[in-house]
Amino acid sequence: MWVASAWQKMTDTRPVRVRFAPSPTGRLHIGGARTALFNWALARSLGGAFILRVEDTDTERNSEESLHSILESLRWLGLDWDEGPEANGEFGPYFQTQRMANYQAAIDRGLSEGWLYRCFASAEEIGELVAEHRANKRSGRWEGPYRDLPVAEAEARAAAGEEFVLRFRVPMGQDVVIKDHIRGDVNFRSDEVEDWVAVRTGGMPTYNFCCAIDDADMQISHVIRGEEHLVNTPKQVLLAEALGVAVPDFAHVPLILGEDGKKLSKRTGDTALGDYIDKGYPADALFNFLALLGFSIDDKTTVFSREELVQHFDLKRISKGGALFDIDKLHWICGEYIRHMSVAHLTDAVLPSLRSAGLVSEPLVGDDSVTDLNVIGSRAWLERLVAAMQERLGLLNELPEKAAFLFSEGVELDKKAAKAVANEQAIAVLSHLATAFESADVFPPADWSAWVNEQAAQLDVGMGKVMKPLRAALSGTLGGPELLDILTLLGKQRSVSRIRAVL
RNA sequence: GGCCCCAUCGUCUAGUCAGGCCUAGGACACCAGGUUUUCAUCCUGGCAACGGGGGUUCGAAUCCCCCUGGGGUCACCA
Repeated sequence: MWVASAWQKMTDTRPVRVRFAPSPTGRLHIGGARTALFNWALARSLGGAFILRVEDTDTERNSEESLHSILESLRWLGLDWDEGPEANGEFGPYFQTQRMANYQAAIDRGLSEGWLYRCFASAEEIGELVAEHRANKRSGRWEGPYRDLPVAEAEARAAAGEEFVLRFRVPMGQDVVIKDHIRGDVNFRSDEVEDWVAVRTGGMPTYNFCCAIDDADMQISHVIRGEEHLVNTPKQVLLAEALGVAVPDFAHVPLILGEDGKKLSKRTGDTALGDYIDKGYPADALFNFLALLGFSIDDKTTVFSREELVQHFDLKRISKGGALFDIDKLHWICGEYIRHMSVAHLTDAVLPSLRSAGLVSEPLVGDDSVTDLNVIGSRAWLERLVAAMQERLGLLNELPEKAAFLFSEGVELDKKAAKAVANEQAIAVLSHLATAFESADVFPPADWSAWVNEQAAQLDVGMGKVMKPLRAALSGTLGGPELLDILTLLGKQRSVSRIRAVL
């Protein structure tokens, strides 16, 4: 039986070659990104090849722009491919529309061997057939009207110019067993598989047709893809069998679910990787999070690098059930990464958002030799700011909003801050501080905490009575970075003038 | 509805293949304390799960069956 031989082919020691096969009809979906990630991880962990193949047989919806953005997204995630667009490879071309010669050879063979036949039914006719079949609630497949049309007659009608598609003649009474690394054996009966369209009207082959042929031609060893493809697999396996080519190993990964528990879709939030790039999630963090969705290294490791994933990756550790996209956890992971980045690295990461918010210039003020923290917008000043804000950041893009008050000349007080400075005691404290700051030799005063303590003692008030109004006047709000950081970043002139502004 | 997949805390999961080490571990979220004279971070503690029913077994989260529940798919899209 073909099944046994197919499994033997799967378990031999051929080189590991996996592929991610997006169709360039939109941006890279979160689920696709994770599928790509798993493919990449398997290739890297086993020393195999990661191949990118563009499934562009839907010429109606393809776009150059989509392709470009998909490639960019993959690169951003750090998933480098060994063969594919913009890379070399001995199994190219890597665009299906450029592989027509291969498909044509298979088509010719299928027609002459009889496992492909011409079907003259319109899409509407077939639609009615399917609807009726489904309404009858019976099991088994629907039968098309042209399956048994004599070849001579079919050829004559085709020659007369009648339009047709090519359907795959699915054999009856056969068991199709799919060997899946995640699910074990999955059984289908060929009687349940309809005679699917292999070649469209006009001659363009379909996904199922190209996919199986390419996987064989490119010597793909493992097909790792989303679970929604599981029911397509018997079609592809049956085709490979008709062609007499090797059937790859399969691994159907569980779906990523939206908050409604259904396949993640635009309904339930952002579904494109690009959305998360734009929002300021660090690439390493998103990579980590995606890997965690349906995969685990062990019982307690949650934060890990690409290298660690590669080191521990194993298809057997991919879970079977769908996973809800947990935005809270993503957020937390991002915070983890941001907090653990070096200040220099984080500064680089945050620069684009500061630029687009118009807070820093391009190039930066001064050059790298500027170490004077009074030079606002310099690299040194920015790094100081980033260090002060680091543990308060959830996303890269939050910085402009949270740190805007450090860039401006003055500041507007929010409600609570306004209240904190609007009493006699606060006014007295602040005017004392303004004077003290002005006469200080160094700014901020050396040994800051001792200095503040002394001021509080002189004023005969508690520390809270000093810190709170000062913070309010300086930052316009009651939260935020440490006062010493604010003073440092603001500098003497701005600090004093902000205090004077509320007196 | 047919076919296929799945089923451990609210969420992501470990444990299931080789049944006892599981009075089920970790993480997120949440709650309560503590550190930080703000916020955030950090630390400590707490809450919280094997969907149900039958088997098999000395013993089942782990094996088998049924039920229930959820999901996927049923295009000349991929």
